Amino acid sequence: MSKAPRAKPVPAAKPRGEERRRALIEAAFASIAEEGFEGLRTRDVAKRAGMNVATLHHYFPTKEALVRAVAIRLAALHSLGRAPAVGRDRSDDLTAVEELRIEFADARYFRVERPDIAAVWTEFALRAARDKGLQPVLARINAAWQADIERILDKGVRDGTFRPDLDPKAGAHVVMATLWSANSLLGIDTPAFERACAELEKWLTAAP
Amino acid sequence: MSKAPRAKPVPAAKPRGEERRRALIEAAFASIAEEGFEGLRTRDVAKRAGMNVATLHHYFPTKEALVRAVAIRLAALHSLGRAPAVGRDRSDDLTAVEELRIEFADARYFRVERPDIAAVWTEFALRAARDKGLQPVLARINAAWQADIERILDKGVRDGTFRPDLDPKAGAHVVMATLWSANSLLGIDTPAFERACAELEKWLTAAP
Amino acid sequence: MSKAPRAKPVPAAKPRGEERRRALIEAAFASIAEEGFEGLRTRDVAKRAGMNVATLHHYFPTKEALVRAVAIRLAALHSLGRAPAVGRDRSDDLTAVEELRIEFADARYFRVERPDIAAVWTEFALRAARDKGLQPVLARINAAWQADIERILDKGVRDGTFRPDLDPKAGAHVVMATLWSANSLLGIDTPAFERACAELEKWLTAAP
Amino acid sequence: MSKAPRAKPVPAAKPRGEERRRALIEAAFASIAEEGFEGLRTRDVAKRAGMNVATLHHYFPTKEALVRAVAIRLAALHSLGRAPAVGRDRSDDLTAVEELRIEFADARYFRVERPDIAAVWTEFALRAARDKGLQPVLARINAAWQADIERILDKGVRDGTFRPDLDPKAGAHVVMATLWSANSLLGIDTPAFERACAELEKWLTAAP
DNA sequence: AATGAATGAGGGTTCATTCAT
DNA sequence: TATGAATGAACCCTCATTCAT
Repeated sequence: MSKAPRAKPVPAAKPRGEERRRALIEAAFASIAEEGFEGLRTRDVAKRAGMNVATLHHYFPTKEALVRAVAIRLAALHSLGRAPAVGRDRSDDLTAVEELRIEFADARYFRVERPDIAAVWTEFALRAARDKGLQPVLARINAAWQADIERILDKGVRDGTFRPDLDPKAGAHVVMATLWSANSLLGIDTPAFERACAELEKWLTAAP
Repeated sequence: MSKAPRAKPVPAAKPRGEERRRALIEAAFASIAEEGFEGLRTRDVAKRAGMNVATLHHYFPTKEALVRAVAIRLAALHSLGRAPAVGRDRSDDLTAVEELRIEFADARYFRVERPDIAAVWTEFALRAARDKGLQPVLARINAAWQADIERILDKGVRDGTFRPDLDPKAGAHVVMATLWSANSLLGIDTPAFERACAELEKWLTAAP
Repeated sequence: MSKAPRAKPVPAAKPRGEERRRALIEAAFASIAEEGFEGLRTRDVAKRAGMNVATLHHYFPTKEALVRAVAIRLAALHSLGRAPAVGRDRSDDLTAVEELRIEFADARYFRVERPDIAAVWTEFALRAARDKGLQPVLARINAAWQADIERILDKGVRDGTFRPDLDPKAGAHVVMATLWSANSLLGIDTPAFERACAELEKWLTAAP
Repeated sequence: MSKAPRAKPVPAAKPRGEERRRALIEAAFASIAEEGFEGLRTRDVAKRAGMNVATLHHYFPTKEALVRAVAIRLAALHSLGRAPAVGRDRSDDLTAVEELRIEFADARYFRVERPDIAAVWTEFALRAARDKGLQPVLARINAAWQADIERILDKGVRDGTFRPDLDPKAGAHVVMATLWSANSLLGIDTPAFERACAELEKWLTAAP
């Protein structure tokens, strides 16, 4: 407005504190990805985020609280990763097979580009078994994913692309399990994963 | 009986020390199953095995060594669990579908009877990502399992039970992934797991 | 009223800052009464006074300074508590026994109505043993109190109310000790305290 | 038994561990006496006792537990201090006045020789107001003391040494309060304390 | 072979105080 | 004047590991 330049920029949508909060969550996320929960140290996280441990506790009263925040972030990252084409309604103008392949691509993306997300996800999945407070967040991720795949299978059955005797719910489990296996717990390598996806598609589309 | 009193009984096949080693491994196994690696404490393990922490270190110089021993034990338990009918050659007199169903039954067995094995397995699978020394053991378990399933699928294709266009290697991955999903990381419940197995069988047996 | 708007109202006798200082002292006083010095936290005091910790440090550069101010306040409260009949000269128109009973009543008042003052007093008395800077304030309280009681005893001796062989200085110590015991460190209960006062009066007034 | 001299002495009544426990309690006691509860640091206590903090926790699971042990020790020290003539029954062959003077001497002893005990006692008395678990120990000390003094006064009344109208219970309170005042909270000095004791004796023995 | 005792190296959390705004 | 943010310095407690016996 005035011609005298303002030293301070227009106050950003993200105030300073929010930025550091985010930095801490990101640092904790990376730490969990690299060292697992076993190796998660508040001091390390703080240093990674460029601040003092006490500052960490200024933003998160307890380590537990930080972990919870990371869980939320994980859920967000997962949604983002599975919907890279923002602004487009995925289900409308695509065939079931196309959508299925997008799922494959998403899994590939996580595997190749963001193995950290997969690692953190697995850590949380394992921890949720003992930390009941974490279960809702994890369950929500799984439920959303499963619903999406189920919808795809259902659509494929309706329009004749997939085998008519397909049970969408059971089939979704098999598909999810296979995609999840990309997260390397079973030590699967990339070409093997690709072949598994192809095989899966073959089974789904084949007429009985 | 004899008048010369023998302080020690006839040395058993298992000497005393071996017994205590085993007790420690078992205790550590149970501890990991219940609390995860995060909650694994040498003192707890020792107490569980009915001895002092120092004694634990007498048998295992380091916590790491104990964990390695548990990994070996895990592999043994897994083989045992998947071959409950000892003394019989599984592959000889059974059809491919029958063998496949045995695999399903094995997974069911782990899920229902020995959830601890599944839990420990998952813990190790996750840890192997960071502990390279653990990878060979885990890889061996997976390789053995995969080979078995691959053989079953291959047999089914040869004798016409399974679809002729089945890729045994890729198919084995899908089957393994589905069975592994029983280990609850995806939060699958028992009926859903059963339906997934049935669906899998349907896909494998159907003619293209 | 005037067209030149005054942002600030007419400066009150107590300026704003003095008010907040007082609020902080009051809050610290209450905090010490409830939690003792062990539980005294600057953050709690500030919150209690309705402001930020940093603001506390604006008024009191250090926690120690705040504590000193509370000591001053304690001395003032003690004087007030022992002279509820303001504007009257206590010693003029009262007999020694009447004055003694007022002392008893004062002790009773502190015990029943203001146990917080007694608690804080005790805390400071204890702390003064280690904090030399506190000793003058505490000593002044005691000296004033002792002088008053001594005067009373002396008057009683002179006018024949109290026993003629009474040593006012030594007697004052006994009286003070008994009254101080109301501050519950010895776990004395109210009826016991009353009986002790009565006994004391009996001893003082009896002829040898 | 054998003529070959034993390197190790006869195992002492106090095993090694008990010795260190005691050392820790003693160190904590001294620390409280010097710095108060406010300044009580586990590291300092451990260093004072010549060991590591972790060793302290080997003997006392928590700081609280150590404090409790110090309370027990305080009670023992108090009994000991008040009964220096071991092996003699104090009440039998002494007159009431003689016994009263022993009480005075005890108070003098604590004041002069063991001011630390008085300091710690006061610290605990103050802390007991907030730590209910401490109250029984403190109450027991007080009750035992009070009972003893009450007995002395009662005996004096019976044998005519003390004034016949003396109320032993109320009188005991006054005596205890006076003796307790030796613990310097009121800033009394030694000669003043002596005079107060003498005065007290005068009041007790005088005929009404 | 077995253990009670001992410890160094942290680990999470707290707190009085400072600083930029 | 007032405060949110930031931090160094502890503090209590834990744990794998070592050692003397």
